[in-house]
Amino acid sequence: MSEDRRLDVLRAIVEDYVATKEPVGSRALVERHALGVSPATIRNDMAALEEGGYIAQPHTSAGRVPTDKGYRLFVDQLSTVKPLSSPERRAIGTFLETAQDLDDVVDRAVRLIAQLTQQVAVVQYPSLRRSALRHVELVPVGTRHLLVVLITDTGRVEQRTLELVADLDESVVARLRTRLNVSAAGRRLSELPVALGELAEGFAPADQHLVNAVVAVVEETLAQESEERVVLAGTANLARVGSTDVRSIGPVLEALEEQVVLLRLFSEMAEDHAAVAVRIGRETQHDGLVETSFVTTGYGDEGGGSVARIGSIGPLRMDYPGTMSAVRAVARYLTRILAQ
Amino acid sequence: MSEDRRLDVLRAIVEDYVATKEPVGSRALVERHALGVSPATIRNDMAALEEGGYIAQPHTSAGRVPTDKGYRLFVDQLSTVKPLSSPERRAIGTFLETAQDLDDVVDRAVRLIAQLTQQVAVVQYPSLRRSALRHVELVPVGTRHLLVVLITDTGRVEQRTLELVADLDESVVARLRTRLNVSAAGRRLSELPVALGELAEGFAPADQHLVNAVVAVVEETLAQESEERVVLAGTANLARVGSTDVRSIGPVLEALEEQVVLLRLFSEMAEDHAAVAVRIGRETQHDGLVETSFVTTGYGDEGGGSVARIGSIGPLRMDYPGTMSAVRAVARYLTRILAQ
DNA sequence: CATTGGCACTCGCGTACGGGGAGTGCTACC
DNA sequence: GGTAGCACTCCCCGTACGCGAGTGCCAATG
Repeated sequence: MSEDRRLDVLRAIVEDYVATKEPVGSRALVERHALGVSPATIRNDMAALEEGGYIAQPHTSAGRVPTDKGYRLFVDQLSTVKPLSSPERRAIGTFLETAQDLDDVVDRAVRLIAQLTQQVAVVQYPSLRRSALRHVELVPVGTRHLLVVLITDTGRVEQRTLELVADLDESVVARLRTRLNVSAAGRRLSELPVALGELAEGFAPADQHLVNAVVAVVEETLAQESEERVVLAGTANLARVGSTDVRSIGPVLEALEEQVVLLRLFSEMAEDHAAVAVRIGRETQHDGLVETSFVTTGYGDEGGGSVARIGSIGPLRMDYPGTMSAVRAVARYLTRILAQ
Repeated sequence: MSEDRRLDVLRAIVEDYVATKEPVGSRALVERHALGVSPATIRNDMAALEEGGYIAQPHTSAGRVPTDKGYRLFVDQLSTVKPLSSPERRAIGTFLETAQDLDDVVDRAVRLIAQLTQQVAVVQYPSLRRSALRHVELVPVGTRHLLVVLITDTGRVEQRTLELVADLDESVVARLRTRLNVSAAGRRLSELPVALGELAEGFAPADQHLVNAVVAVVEETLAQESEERVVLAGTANLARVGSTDVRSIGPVLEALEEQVVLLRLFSEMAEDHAAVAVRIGRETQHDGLVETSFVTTGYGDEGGGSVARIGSIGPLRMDYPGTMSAVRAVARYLTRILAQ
C-alpha cells in the first residue's frame, strides 16, 4: 500500500468534500480523480486513514468526511498556493488606495476579505503597543479639564479627558506640550517610561501634579491592551445555505461578539512563525468555534514584527488555499498603504 | 358585539402570542384572560378582527396570529408603559457612568440594550452635523503635511490629513489655530460658513492657500454625512431558539451590515414626533427586515432636537412595551452622561 | 341582538412502515 | 499489493393514518 497514494486520497477527499458538502465515497473518488486504482483499493486506503484519525464516517455505511486532524494535514502538507487572478489583485489595490483615512482603510479591508472569501472577516486595529507615537496634543477644555490626544504613526487617534485639581495655566500647558513631543515622538511604548520619567524636572513644584497626571494618562493609554479593537464584516455569510449547520451559528455569533476571544486568538496566532496561521476546529480553544476554522496573517510590519492581524473565519469545510491567499493578498496591500 | 371587547381580544392575542410563540385559539384565550365570555363569543370577535386585517390564521383551523396591522394597533393604542424595575434603572446608570470616553459610552449603551431587550441593539454615533465644535487642533507632520483634528461637544474626535504645496510656517499655523478656535468653537455646522469666510482676511497673500485648505477640510468633514456610523450588539440573539424562523436571519444580517439601511431608517424615524418610534415589518421599507420590528428613540438632545438615535431590532413578535421602555431608559441616561 | 352550546369539518403533526440506494467490510482470487 | 464480488447496514424519502386543536356555522336562549 503506497504511502503517497494515501495522502493523495486524503487530499482528494478534502477537495471533494469542500466542493460537494457531502460525505465522499470510494466510487465517486475514483471517478472524479485520476487515481489509477479501483474503488476497492481506495477503500483499503480509507480504512487506514480512518485508523489514523484523518477521516471519519458520519454513520455506518456513509461516505467519509475529513476530521480536524485530516484538515490539519491537508493544510500543512498538501495544499498548493492558489494565486489570485490579476484582475482580483488590481481590484484590491485600487479599492484600498482610494480610502480616506485609517478607519476607512480598515473598513474597506475587512469588507474585501468578507467578499473574497465569502466568510466572516476580522480585522484587528493597528495596536497601540507596537506602534510609535507621532504626536501628543493637549487641549484645555474649560478651566479644569484637559483633553489628551495621542496620534500614532499608523494614523490612529486616541483621546482621554483628564480632570484636574487646580486651574489650568495655558503657558505651562504649552511648555508641557512642547517637551512631551520632543521626548516622546517617534518612541515605542517600551522606550517611553525612561524618556518621560525625567520630564517633570523642568517644571515648578506647583505644576508637578499636572505633569505627572498627563504622563500617567499617556502611559496608561498606550499600555491599555483592552483598547485594542476588532472590526467584523460578512456575518451574513454565516447564514448562507450550505454553510455550516444553520443552528450552529448562534454560538459562533456569540464568540464573534466577544472581542476578547478574537483578540486572544489573534495574539496567540502571532506567535506562529508561518506566513499565514491557521486554527482548525478545537485548535481555536473556544467552544463556540469548534465547528469553524480561523485563517489569519499579520499586516503593517516594517521589517520587524507585524502591527496587527487580519483574518477570515469559516466552516471547517472551507476552501483553505483560497482563503489563505486572499487573506495574505489583502494583508500585503494593507501593509503597503499604511506605510505611506 | 362590543367594540371595546374586540380590542381587548386583540391585546390578549398579541400578549399570548408573544409569550407562547404559538397561534392562539379561542379556548386558550378565555382560560388565560378574564374576558367573561365563552369561546364561541371570542370566535365571533376573532372573525371580525380577521375581517379587519388585524389577525390571520397560518392555516385553516389553526389559532390566530397578529398581522403587521394588528401589532401597529397594539402599539398605538393598547400597550401600557412597562416601567423598569428600580434595580435595573440603577444598573443602567452605574454601568454607563463608569465609561471612560465616548467610544466606551456608546459601546456600553449598545451592549446594555442588547442585554435588556435580548435583541439586536443599534446605536448611531453622535452626528457631526448636529453637534457643535468644541475645538480645532492643527498638528504639523513633517514639513508638508498638516493633521487637522476636530473635537465636538459630544466628545467625538475626527481627523484629516492635509497635503500642502508649500512648506509650513509654524507661526502661521499657530495664528490660524488661535483664530479658528475663536471663530468656530461652539458653533454648529449651519453657522460655520459665515464665521469661517472672513477668516482669511487677516493673513498674508502667501498664506491664503493654507488657510483656505484648512477651512475647506473643516467644512467638508463636518458636512460629510457618510461619516455617520452605527454600532451593533447582540446579533447572536437572532439565532436564539424560538426567535424568528432560523432561516430568515440571513437577510436580517445582510440588512444590518448595510449601514446605509440603518442610517436611512434612523433619519426617517427622527421625523416621528412620538417619544419612541416603532416600525413594524414592511413599515421598515426594507426586504431583509420584513419579519422584524425596529424600536428607536433619540438621545443627546438638549432642549432641542436629538443628536442621534438608539434602538433595538427584534422579531415582529417582540415584547413591544418592554423594548420601548428599555430603549427609552437607556437613551435618557445616555443623554444625561453626554451632557457632562 | 349579542351570547352560547353543540357539532361536523379541516388540517397540521407525529408515528409507523417499507422500498430504494449508496457505501462499506470482508473474502477469495490474480 | 491490487481487484472483483457480495452480503450487510443504515439513511432517506414517500405514504398512510390517527390524534388533537381549532374553526365556522347553526339553532337556541336571555
